[in-house]
Amino acid sequence: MSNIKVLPLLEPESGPESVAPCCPPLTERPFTAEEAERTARMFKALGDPVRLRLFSLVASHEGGEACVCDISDVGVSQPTVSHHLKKLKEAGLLTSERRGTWVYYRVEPSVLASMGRLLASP
Amino acid sequence: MSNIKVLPLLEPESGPESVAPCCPPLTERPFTAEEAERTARMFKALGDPVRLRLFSLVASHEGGEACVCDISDVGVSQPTVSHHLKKLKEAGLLTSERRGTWVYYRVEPSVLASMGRLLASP
DNA sequence: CTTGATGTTCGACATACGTCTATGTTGACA
DNA sequence: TGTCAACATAGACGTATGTCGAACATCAAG
Repeated sequence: MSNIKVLPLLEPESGPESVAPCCPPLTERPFTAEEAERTARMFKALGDPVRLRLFSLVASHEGGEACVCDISDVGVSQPTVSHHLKKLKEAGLLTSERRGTWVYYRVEPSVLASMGRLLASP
Repeated sequence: MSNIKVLPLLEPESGPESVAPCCPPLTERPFTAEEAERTARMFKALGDPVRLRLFSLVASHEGGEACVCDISDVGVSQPTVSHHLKKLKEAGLLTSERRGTWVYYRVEPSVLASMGRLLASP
């Protein structure tokens, strides 16, 4: 269960330049039902204030990754933090790795670029 | 009730170049609780497949606006469409205007740019 | 004014979601 | 092996959300 396959925004290992994003910009043409289904999952994952703080915290952290022990001031209990991090993982926005006692989360690098493309203005 | 004040992404009428977006890029620093609260509202609004299709449909439509009569193929009933369009309005993503018999929706122009900035890569 | 078309609002309902406390699981270290 | 710390999972609970059909509001045209 270490590979997230929920949201294949990019073809995995397709090379750094042959980016194949999930969907065209929102303004290019009406989304199909399937495109909307996949893309909405990302937006939904970021649609909760706590998750958005967690994501921002990980994304802005030194080295692009953060340990759960670093984040205890988001206003919710530790199990709730864990629950939200899991949601972000399921949406394909974060990955996690255990190193010794601690678990480190980092942002899936392709995601930010892909989401940015969705909102890109022509 | 014609002015949406829910999500002041930009200072209203602050001029075309003095853009004052709500929040820094997600990767710049951890979001505060208030920033997360405001920004999550946008993502949440786009976090539903039907709403995402509606938004994409309006955003990509001829002239940047679309009549409700044009959108009947999203798989839900017409009252549900109306309900979702209202949600998008409340999130500050769309505006509506009645012209005669029909109601036209258009995307709030500053929103796409602001959201793009949130996800911009350095 | 009446009729028909276009949207919106209103209840009602099932489901999903966010949160908590309590309990597991995993690894480090005596 | 036993114990502690870090994190995850399970179950429960209240609230929010998406959906529908029915009723309402608004406008154009007879």
